[in-house]
Amino acid sequence: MQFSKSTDYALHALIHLGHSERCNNVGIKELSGALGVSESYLSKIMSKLRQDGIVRAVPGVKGGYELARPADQITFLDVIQVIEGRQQLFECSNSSSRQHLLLAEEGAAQGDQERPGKNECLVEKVMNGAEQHLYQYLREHTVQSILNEAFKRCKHEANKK
Amino acid sequence: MQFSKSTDYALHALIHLGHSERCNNVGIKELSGALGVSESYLSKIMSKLRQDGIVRAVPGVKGGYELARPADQITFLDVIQVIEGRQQLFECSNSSSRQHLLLAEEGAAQGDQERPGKNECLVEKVMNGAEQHLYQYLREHTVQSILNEAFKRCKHEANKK
DNA sequence: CTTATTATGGATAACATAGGTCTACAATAA
DNA sequence: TTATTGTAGACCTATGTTATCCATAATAAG
Ligand code: SF4
Ligand code: SF4
Repeated sequence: MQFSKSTDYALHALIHLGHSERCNNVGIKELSGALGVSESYLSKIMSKLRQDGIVRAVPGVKGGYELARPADQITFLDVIQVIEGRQQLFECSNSSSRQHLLLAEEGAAQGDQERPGKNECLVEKVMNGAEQHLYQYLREHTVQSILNEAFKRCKHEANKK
Repeated sequence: MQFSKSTDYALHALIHLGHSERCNNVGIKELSGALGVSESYLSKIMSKLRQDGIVRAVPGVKGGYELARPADQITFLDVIQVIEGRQQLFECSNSSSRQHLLLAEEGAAQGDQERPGKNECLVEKVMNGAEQHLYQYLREHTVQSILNEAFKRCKHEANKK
């Protein structure tokens, strides 16, 4: 249960992009150099981000990448879901077992759907709840919020001198 | 980013154990049958749970497994950490990159530890925060709480008849 | 004490995924 | 037109997951 390195790379790349929005396009070479990752691998990750509308890419001389929308509208959750996929944290793998009957069907199957959707499995309910908590937190943090904090630190440092 | 099937099995096994605490020991055969998982594989998972003090095991005739502590003291987090390990959700993999300098060291390295521990990286800060949120939720749900809810459902069903 | 029963730990293997490289190709700004 | 830059796919390797089998150790019942 860990985020993959790709997610790490993607986040850092986006922060770099957000940080240098003045000059419009950032090439893969600059990104690769800044992050210390090979161009070939990083370009794969950037392609994924492009396909999901997080960044725009323009080929050709002086081409490169830029954020497709304002940095405060790119959440950590967005990035993670692009790279890690959108499967849920917990997916039941033995719903045909005897166990299942005790936990999920008890009050639902016989009462011919009095309250539809209420027959959720108890284990899944907990796990989906956990997932939603995690996601909510990740939705509240954006690329911009990282940039802001970095700027604050920098300013604070300058004042001290 | 998904929990493994082993975690799924472990949770279900513990719920089964909690559910049949009357008769002291539950053998691997009964568990395996109830969950629909092979004995050999499930026993590996049970061993792990034993090594971490979640269950007790006794070999020999009429042996088997039982919970090592009350079901309300076995949290989802406990189980998940035993099976999935205790690495953190996010582990930085390129702290020697140029990026790193912008985000983590800015105000910390030069001020010879005025506030120790405050020089945390901004990306990690968000991710560790997310992890803590997730863990807090998982700490609040125990094997017992599942059992309770299952019982409540059952009773509610009986009343309806 | 003997024995049938039960859990344990190691070896092994199929399979999937992550992490990474390379190359031919497409797009485009100069 | 062309040099530059991103795209897409094939390909490879290492690692982790899921799973099985077997020899061994422990123990409760007889
Ligand atoms: S109780 Fe829930 S998690 Fe368990 S087998 Fe049924 S659906 Fe799956
Ligand atoms: S900024 Fe944080 S996540 Fe990024 S390289 Fe430095 S320590 Fe790692």
